[in-house]
Amino acid sequence: MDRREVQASVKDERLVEKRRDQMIKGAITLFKQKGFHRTTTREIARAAGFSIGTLYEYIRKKEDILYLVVDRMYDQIRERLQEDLVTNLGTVESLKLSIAYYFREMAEMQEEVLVMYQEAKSLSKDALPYVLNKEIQMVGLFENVIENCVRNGELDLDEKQIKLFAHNLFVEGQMWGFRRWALQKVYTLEEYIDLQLELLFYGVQGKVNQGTGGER
Amino acid sequence: MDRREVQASVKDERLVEKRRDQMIKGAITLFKQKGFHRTTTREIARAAGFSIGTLYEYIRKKEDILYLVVDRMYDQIRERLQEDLVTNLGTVESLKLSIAYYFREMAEMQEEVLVMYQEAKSLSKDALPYVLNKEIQMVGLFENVIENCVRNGELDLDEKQIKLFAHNLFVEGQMWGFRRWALQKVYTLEEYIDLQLELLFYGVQGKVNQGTGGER
Amino acid sequence: MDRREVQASVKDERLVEKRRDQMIKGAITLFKQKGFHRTTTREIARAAGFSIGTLYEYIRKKEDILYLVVDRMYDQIRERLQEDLVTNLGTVESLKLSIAYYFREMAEMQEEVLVMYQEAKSLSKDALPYVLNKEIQMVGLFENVIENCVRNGELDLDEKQIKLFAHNLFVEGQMWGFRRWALQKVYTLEEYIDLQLELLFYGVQGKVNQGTGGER
Amino acid sequence: MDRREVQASVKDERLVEKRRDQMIKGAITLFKQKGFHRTTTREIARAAGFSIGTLYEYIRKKEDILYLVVDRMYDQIRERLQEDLVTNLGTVESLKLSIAYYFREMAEMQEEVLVMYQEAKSLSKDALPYVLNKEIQMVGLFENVIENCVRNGELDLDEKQIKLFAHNLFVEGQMWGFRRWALQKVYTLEEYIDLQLELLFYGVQGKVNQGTGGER
DNA sequence: GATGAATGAGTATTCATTCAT
DNA sequence: AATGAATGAATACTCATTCAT
Repeated sequence: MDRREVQASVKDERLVEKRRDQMIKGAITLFKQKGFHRTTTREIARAAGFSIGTLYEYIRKKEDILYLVVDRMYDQIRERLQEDLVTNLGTVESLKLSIAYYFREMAEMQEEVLVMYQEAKSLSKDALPYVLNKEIQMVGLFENVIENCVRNGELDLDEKQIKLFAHNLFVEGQMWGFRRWALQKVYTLEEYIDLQLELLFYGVQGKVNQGTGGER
Repeated sequence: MDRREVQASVKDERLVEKRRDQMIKGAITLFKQKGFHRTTTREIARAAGFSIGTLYEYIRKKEDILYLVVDRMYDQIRERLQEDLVTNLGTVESLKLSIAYYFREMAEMQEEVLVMYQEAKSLSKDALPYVLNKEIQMVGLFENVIENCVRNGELDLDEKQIKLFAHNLFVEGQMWGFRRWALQKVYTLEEYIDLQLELLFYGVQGKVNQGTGGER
Repeated sequence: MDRREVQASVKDERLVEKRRDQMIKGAITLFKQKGFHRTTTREIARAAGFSIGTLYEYIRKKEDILYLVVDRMYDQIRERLQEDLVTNLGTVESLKLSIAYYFREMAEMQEEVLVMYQEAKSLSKDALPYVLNKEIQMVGLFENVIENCVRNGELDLDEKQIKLFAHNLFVEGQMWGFRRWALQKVYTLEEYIDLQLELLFYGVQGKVNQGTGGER
Repeated sequence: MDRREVQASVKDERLVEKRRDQMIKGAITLFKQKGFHRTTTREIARAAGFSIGTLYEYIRKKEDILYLVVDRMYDQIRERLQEDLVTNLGTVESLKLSIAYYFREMAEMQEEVLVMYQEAKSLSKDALPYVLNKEIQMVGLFENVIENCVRNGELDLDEKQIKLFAHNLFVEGQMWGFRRWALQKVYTLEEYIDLQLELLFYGVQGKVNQGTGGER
């Protein structure tokens, strides 16, 4: 249930991997520029470096390409995220570092994120669950780390607060990309990260309280 | 720079307004179901209650319809928002009420929000700025209210923090819709609002401080 | 159950009739030359005198054209046949005249007959029954006339013999067309008709007996 | 003029024979199911048990397969027919037995017959004569037997009558297959054979005379 | 102003055929 | 001799847009 198979006519597994790599790379470039619907299969084939006939040796329908692309993006993001999160110590300090790391990763992949936000809807009812499942898994990675902090007494949050916190920080990572037209005019990435961390951990009043806790 | 003209062949302003109303209503229903690209102009005409020929008396290109739809959505949201925000007193309590109100409004318009997220990309380079400008204006409404709170000494935030806070709450309002596949399985809307308000105002650590304020 | 509807987007019934007429005429010419599969929809549109887009305003799928063509052919044949058979008096003499008439008609439509024989298989499982039903009705016309002869004491045949006789003469009429590569080299049409009538009515031995009835 | 060569790249005659055997068997199965046009060369290769590359080592074009198939069918039919007809004694009784035998053979091969009727048109102008020639030869086998009967004084027919009689009985044998949708609902095969023999030999009036021979 | 028939560029997909390995 | 990956011409079908009535 974790990965939906996209059928290929070609048998050689290694070749399939290679050709799909070319295909996905070409497709991402194009999807970034013009979106899924405005990109033709021929353009994708050309961008991948082979003919339209060859393209269809490795997929069944155009939508398969979108699925492959989105699938690949998630895998990339998760891979990088996991790599980082395993070293997490379950302290607030370490959590902040991970969040900052994640924010920077997402900033690098902002174009891909945009594609996902805008084109995921075009996936069939069939493929969508697989994709959403991947996103849930990734949020889950953060949930685990936060839970550790709670277990270590560094944070005091119940199950539902943990989940929402994870969702929030997750979306804020993507937000840098999908609202760049607003954010990137005002903040540098590091500014953005600092400010978001502050808001995530202290909110707008917590922060006030922290400094002037006695005044109320 | 506030509104891009969509040219109509028909002169009677009142009629243009009426026909576009029908058109937009039909289009929204269809876009919700199948997205912009999968909806045909004929379908829109039929849903609007007139012929394809008539449709083209009131627009120039299919994209115009998308622009009109998105434009209308923003106007609706802003209208409701403004209506509420004018009564805002510039206190934290009143700000929280406004945010909760906004969250509920966005929950009601979640399908529209989804359409905007997924189809805005399809707007031409020409139309996009107008639309983004509207969103910036709406965020601005919240910025003003927050500024009032700061001016009243209820919050202690600088310009950049205000802006980011406004963006965050704005996105969190939309998030209930565009991440419903995850959130709406776990939270009721009111739960979601309560938890988000907590996180927005106290963060995850500010909250700790609040409860155990004495320990420091 | 007598006629399968082929959906048209155009509403004007008279126009639909007219355009389909053009379409069928063009299609028959092409099908005669190259068969259904080798004929493209564009060729049919061009032969009909309009664009590919217009073609599809009057049908849904390419197969619809084949159905329309075959349907039309049967209607034409039946029309001519019925016109003649109503005047039939129920005598052997009159039956022979009708058969000869039918043979001549089929000779005139031999290309159409060929198309039917070769392309009917290409009709979907959905459309085929309608077409076969038409052929059965046409055979039925002859069955009735033969029955009249039997009732008048001019022929002595039971139900099953009548049916088979009808089928035989029916196929022999088509045979002049679908075996022309053999028959039309040896016989003139009138020769063919005379000889077939002889064989149909007297067989190869009946004829012998007739002349020399006493010898056995 | 009796057999058209289909070029093979492979030299080993025995191998060519073997591979073509596999190919034809596979193709016949497929053509029966979906016709020539709807069957792909890949499917034929797979059904034959080898790769598409190998397939093209033994033919030049897809049409070659059709030719090979039809050629094979005719050979099969003729083989069985010849086997029987050589024993024919030149009497009416023996002729009837042969016809009945032929009818039964054709009933067994009805699917093949159907394929021939429907797909022969797809043969190029180049290959068609060879195929038609085979059919003429087969009709010729019957003509000979009938001629024997005439020579023996068992039948009184001139050249043209013999030829047409042969064609008729030949088509009636195929008819059981190509009109099965009508015939096989009404008659058993044996019934069909009996009735057709009656009609072939006595016609519809000759039969009358036979039964009431004394009345003249 | 309204209609809807006509248009044809555009697009996904298939499949016979080739050819390097 | 056998394989199967690569090719791209071909084709059914769609749909935004126009324009005569």
